[in-house]
Amino acid sequence: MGNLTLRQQEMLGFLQVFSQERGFWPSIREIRDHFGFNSTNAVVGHLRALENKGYLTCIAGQARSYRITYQNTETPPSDSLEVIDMPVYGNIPAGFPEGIEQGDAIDRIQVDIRSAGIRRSRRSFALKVRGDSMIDAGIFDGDMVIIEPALPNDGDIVAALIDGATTLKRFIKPRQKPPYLKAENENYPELHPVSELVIQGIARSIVRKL
Amino acid sequence: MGNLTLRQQEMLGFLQVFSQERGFWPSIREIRDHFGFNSTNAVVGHLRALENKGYLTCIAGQARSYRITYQNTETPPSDSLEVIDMPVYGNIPAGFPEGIEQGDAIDRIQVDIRSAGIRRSRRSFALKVRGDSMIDAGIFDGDMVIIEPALPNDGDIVAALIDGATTLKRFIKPRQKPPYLKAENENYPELHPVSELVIQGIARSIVRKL
DNA sequence: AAAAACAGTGATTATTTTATCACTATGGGC
DNA sequence: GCCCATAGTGATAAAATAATCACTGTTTTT
Repeated sequence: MGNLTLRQQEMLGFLQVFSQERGFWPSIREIRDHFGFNSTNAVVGHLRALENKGYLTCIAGQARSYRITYQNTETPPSDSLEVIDMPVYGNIPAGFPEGIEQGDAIDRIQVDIRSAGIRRSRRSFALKVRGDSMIDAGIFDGDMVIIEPALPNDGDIVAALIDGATTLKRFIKPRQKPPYLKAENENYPELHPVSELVIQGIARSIVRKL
Repeated sequence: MGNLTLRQQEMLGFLQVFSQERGFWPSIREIRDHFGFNSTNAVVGHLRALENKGYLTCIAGQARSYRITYQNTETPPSDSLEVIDMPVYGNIPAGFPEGIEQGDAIDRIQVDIRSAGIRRSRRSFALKVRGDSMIDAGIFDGDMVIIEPALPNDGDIVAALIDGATTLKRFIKPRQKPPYLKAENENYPELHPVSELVIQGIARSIVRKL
């Protein structure tokens, strides 16, 4: 399988995108127009090249009938990743983790545990971020943060219960001093615990839908 | 959406199976031969009927270009999300996206399609971000971006091939002007296409492991 | 320096493919 | 009985489309 020139990459990319977008293959004319050629022959040449290099199969004499000879990507997952299903909460009510009704979840999400950086058999869940208090850490309003219930270490981003609402903050544990929470946004003050710190879990990963 | 006759069901089923098996749509002749008709007009009649009933869209005057418009009966059960497995690339080599050797993937990730914001049956993949060119969009070095091959619109974040390497940039398409790429980092210049833009797909979501 | 691969124009031909006309026949419903 | 949707045959026109030939450059490789 030879290497492709830039033009051939473009050609193959266009074929791919077109067919996935529209559901059928482009005709040679449509390819020509897309690239702004004046002759269909320029297209034919590239298709031949792609065919010779083994990236493409054209059915001779038939319109719009190519076939990209890709290596079967659907290889059976070699060591299938373990996927777990988690509820997504808009807010984690007091009393967590016990006593959460199934209906409190606003959604569900499924990710594999390795990508999410969590351990199995923990009661992980996801939290939909509200507000911009962690914006300097790259966590935006609307992001989903996957939370693993665990004891936090210094520097971890945690879901914490403050005034009955769950917020995302960075957990700071200075030596010889009580821990406190810090927002990653210059406009927000540090939160020294007036009474008690209720940490609901450590943020392990972020999923943002663009 | 009217009911289909037996013949029409057979027709629609054949279209679906054929396109799935072969990768392109059958011509009217091929349909005729499959059903053993003696006239192509019999096929045309059925295609019209299917179109009138809203199951099919034919692009007039173009060969082999249909589109099945009805929702696949296998609607994913609402309570179990559909999870797909995607390769993770550090860089998408030439010849994208086909012809990628299995070994080119540096990892795999599994997410449910709704959380990832992608459509089923697209050959989506993930890309490990290198560099800080999208830092102002909240995409950091080391993030995994889930890419769906598609034609970009103005403002989409896309994976683009520049000098043989894949980078993440924002796609800008001004009216009446050629599109260009823009990094989301003040220290980076705009990238006006010197030759041509190879867009490998649209970024749909981000997964960051903390 | 020569050869080979790459990239393309322009024109022409052959074929595939869709579209359309006229016509036959069957069964259901008002 | 009559109308209408369904299901076809057969032929022909119109278009979209692929394939081919001859030729001009450029770049890369030998």
